[in-house]
Amino acid sequence: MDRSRPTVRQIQYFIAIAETLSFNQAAKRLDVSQPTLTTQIVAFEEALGLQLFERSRAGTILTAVGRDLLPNARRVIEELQGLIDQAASGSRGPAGTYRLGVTPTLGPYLLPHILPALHQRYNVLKLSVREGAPRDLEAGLANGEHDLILTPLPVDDQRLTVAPLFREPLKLVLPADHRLVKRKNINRRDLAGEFVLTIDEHHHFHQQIEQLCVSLGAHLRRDYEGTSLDTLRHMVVMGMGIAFLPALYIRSEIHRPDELRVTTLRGGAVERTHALAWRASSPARGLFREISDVIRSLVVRDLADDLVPIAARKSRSG
Amino acid sequence: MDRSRPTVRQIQYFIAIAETLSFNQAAKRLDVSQPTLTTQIVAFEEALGLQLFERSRAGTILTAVGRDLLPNARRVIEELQGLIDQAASGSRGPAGTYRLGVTPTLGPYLLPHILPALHQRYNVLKLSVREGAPRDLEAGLANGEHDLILTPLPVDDQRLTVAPLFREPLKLVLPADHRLVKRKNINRRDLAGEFVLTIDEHHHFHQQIEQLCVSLGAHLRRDYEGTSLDTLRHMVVMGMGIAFLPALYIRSEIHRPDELRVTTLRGGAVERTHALAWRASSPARGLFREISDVIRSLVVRDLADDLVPIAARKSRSG
DNA sequence: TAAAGTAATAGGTTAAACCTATTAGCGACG
DNA sequence: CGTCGCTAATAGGTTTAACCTATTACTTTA
Repeated sequence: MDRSRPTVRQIQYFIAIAETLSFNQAAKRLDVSQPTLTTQIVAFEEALGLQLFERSRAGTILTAVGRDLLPNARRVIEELQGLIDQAASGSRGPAGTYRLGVTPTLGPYLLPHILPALHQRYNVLKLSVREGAPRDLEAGLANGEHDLILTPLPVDDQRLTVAPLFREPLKLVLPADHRLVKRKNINRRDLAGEFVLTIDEHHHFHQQIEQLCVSLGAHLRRDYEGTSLDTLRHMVVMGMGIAFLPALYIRSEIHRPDELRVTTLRGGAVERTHALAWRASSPARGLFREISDVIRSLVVRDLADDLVPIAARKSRSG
Repeated sequence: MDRSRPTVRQIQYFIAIAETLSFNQAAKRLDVSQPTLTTQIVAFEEALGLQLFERSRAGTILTAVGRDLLPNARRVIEELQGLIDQAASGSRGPAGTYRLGVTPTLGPYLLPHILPALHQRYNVLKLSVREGAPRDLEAGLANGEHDLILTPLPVDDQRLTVAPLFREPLKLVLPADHRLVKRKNINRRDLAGEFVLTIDEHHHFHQQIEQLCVSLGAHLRRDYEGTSLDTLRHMVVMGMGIAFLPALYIRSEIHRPDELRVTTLRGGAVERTHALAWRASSPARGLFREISDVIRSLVVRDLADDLVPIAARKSRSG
């Protein structure tokens, strides 16, 4: 790249002199000495390879090319000022577009309860939300694809700070014609031999259900795996098995008691824990910690029926 | 103005690092050392008051604000590059918008013969034409309002370079019912006692006619002065007097022999001399001299019937 | 002709941009 | 578990260039 590039300073000097048509006046306005302007304009002219001003002992006027270049010079300074302004608004308080990664089994059902309040509290904060499997979220956080992720625990990477938010029960969902539908309470041992549906193995959710089935003595239906919680729900309705679905999903999407029976399994909680995680080195870590607190208090206020809050300040930094 | 303003260099460094996500690679691409980048980016970040990159020993990624600032930074460089490009195209060969001042009694009738050829020869040359009385043209040239003027002689200012172009006869124009219309030749003494019309006194043209009238023994009609050559023509048609009109005007605007009789006065040329003039200090003086030559050759080629060419290299520099 | 203005030049100072060499820390591999 | 190869940061010194004051050369105005 050219080393003799024009300087921002030179462009500003050019504009000031073009406006005052006087090296002396421009020097006063810019608070530099007149010889400085002379040498800088000479350097600028040499860098551009043309003459900007016609100087005489009597005064200074623009050349034709100088006149034509002036608007362009002004645009450069304008863009630079825009950069500075934007930076200034970004340096006081949270700003910037942070990339939030979420699990597809939680994000769509939690974020509608969270984002409005966040937007209200940090009104220059922008979040761009992307879905991804927890494993991908964690990798994406490490390599800068995400700035913040909303993920089920556990998170292993020691370079990440993890702030647990809440526990989410996984509720038992039965088809309307299931043999256990009439039972008031359903215990763990009642599910031995049942066929349990789940989504495909890329999701953390899958592993959890798999382990649950082992402990229940139930069968995981590997031949019919849903690609989303919605397809899973449809499969249950059609009688292909039973399923455990996250409480927030149920709150959001299941409204027809004649189709499905939703209940809680007795004898030991079936649940998953969600956390917010970010790079320990992130300059926005203070903001992210605040966001964790905001989410926790929103959970207590709005979602206590379905979720189990976790007290703040339990987060672990790697 | 802020002295700790960001530097063009810093912005380029910022962009290069953002694109390579590596101080080392960016350093190679920019052909500077890696420590230079480190210190410059630190300075840039301090100037903006925020953090652009998240650095670790493992690598570098953009922060959220850095990501948002990047397009803006690119725009600054883009505008600057535009400035340099425009300057480069302007520095080789004539370019820029030169402001040409012309007399209203010549410009509209000469320029249509001149401008197309000039445009063809110097295709990046742009002329913005303004009319003004010769006195104003001269002053406007001195103070930078014009870069070049097309004016009748004499021009006194010693700081100007004057290139005479051609002599333009002033032809005698009579109304169709004038007593001299039938005469084959009209001599100077035939006009004694005639009423001669002219335009208002701000024009150089006026003085010339005034002197002519004195030498002819004719009367200058001060009570009816036209504001343009066209009104003058109308006044002649209506029988208010006779007039001397520039040959180029007649060539352009007078086509009805039944209305007016146009002839040449015998016994001593009645004419005016036109010249191109510019500031002797103008950086475009070489171009202007070339333009003078172009106009002279066009006069010889296209307008020899009406104008008297003047050989080149007779110009006088003050 | 003097006074007040213009921009350019000379000479020296200061700030900053830059270099090389080194250090501190992370990740991968044997 | 140490080593090698990578990362960016730091240290110390050099060079560049931006800047100042003082002066000069010249023009316009009083």
